[in-house]
Amino acid sequence: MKDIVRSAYRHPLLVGEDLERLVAAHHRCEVEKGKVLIPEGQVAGEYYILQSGLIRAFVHDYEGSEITTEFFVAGEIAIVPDSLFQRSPSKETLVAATNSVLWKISFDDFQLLFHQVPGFSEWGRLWFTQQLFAMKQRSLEMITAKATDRYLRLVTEKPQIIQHVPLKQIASFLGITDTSLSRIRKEISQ
Amino acid sequence: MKDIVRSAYRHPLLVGEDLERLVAAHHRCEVEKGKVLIPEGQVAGEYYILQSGLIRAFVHDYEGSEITTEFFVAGEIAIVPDSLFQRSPSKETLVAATNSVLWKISFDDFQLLFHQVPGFSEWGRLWFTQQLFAMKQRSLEMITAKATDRYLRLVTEKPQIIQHVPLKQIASFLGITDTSLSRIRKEISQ
DNA sequence: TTGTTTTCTTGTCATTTGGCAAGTGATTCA
DNA sequence: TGAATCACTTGCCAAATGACAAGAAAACAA
Repeated sequence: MKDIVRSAYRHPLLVGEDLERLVAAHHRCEVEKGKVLIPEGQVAGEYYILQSGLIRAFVHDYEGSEITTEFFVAGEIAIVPDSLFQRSPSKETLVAATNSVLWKISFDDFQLLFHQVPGFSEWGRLWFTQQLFAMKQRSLEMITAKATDRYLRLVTEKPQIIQHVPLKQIASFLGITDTSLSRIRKEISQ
Repeated sequence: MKDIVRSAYRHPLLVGEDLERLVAAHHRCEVEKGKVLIPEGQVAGEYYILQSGLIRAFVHDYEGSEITTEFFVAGEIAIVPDSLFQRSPSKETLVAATNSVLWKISFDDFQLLFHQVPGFSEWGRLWFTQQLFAMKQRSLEMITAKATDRYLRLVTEKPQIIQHVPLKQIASFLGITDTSLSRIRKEISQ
């Protein structure tokens, strides 16, 4: 039943007893579409492993309009790392884009386990490595790829998004206007 | 003398004996402009703390042309995290953009200390957090800011770069052509 | 169901940036 | 020193995208 949690912590050095201690620290919660998990300006006190549904992160630009910074899908960890680990007010808002089922762990529990469970810090290092790599790829793609290609890649990698999220939010994630995205879609469908 | 190394590991949980063990694992090396520290396709076996000079990271796009992905300046850690920590061939090349003085630590030494030195994993988590945040900022900037503003921010944050690096390399880092950057510079100077 | 709001599409025109090519200096190196 | 290469600038035109506005379609609420 907590398999989704277990598989989120998959790592060679993290097995048996140790892994189960981690898993046990997570608590199930269901949220409805629109529910704000972590609001802007607040210090994040937990992170979430997403079992089902879709979580969106966004910031506000200098004009006050929303820019989507991330979409979290099932199996991923919905988190605001800099707020959580630097204990600083979050610049991002985490909100449920659809009804979702999550497994929550508090920062305090995490912190305890990070020091006590062998292999956990190793797992964390790998998780960060992968996140950093993914984010570098994203920066690179914004530079090298056309908007059309960025959209197509999103569609193939996270098709769930297209079904459930308004075009405007997808567009801001891709770095274009909703008008442009609408035209791109038209172009593609021909 | 190794102050630059010490200050790179500044963290509340990393002091005294423990810190000195880390510092002792670093070895000084001098490199000339053009020296490749980590070539594409090879598994990174170390990382570097930069005392003076300038290190550039780049990848090749689908057409084979260089895209600068990062500039490392004095005090920063020149590293290819995914190659180092996943033991995978590097997609990036690390090259000295000017003559530089570095403090090198091997992956094996790092790995040993990561497990033995209390507080080191905590430091690492914070370092990753900051890196990830910076990279998110960069993605966001590529979306929201005009090329002119991206250039101006680079100039104020890392002015060393402009003096020492050819325009083409700066342009690819900013996601524009050298032609455009040349025009932007002209525009600014008026 | 009706009315209201949100979402999406489309048209027109402006702005940003790219592609290509020519030309000028500067640097390198044999 | 001369020839080659590299770095930068500039002009011209094309392509991609944005801004604004109107209207159609869909979702939502009373």
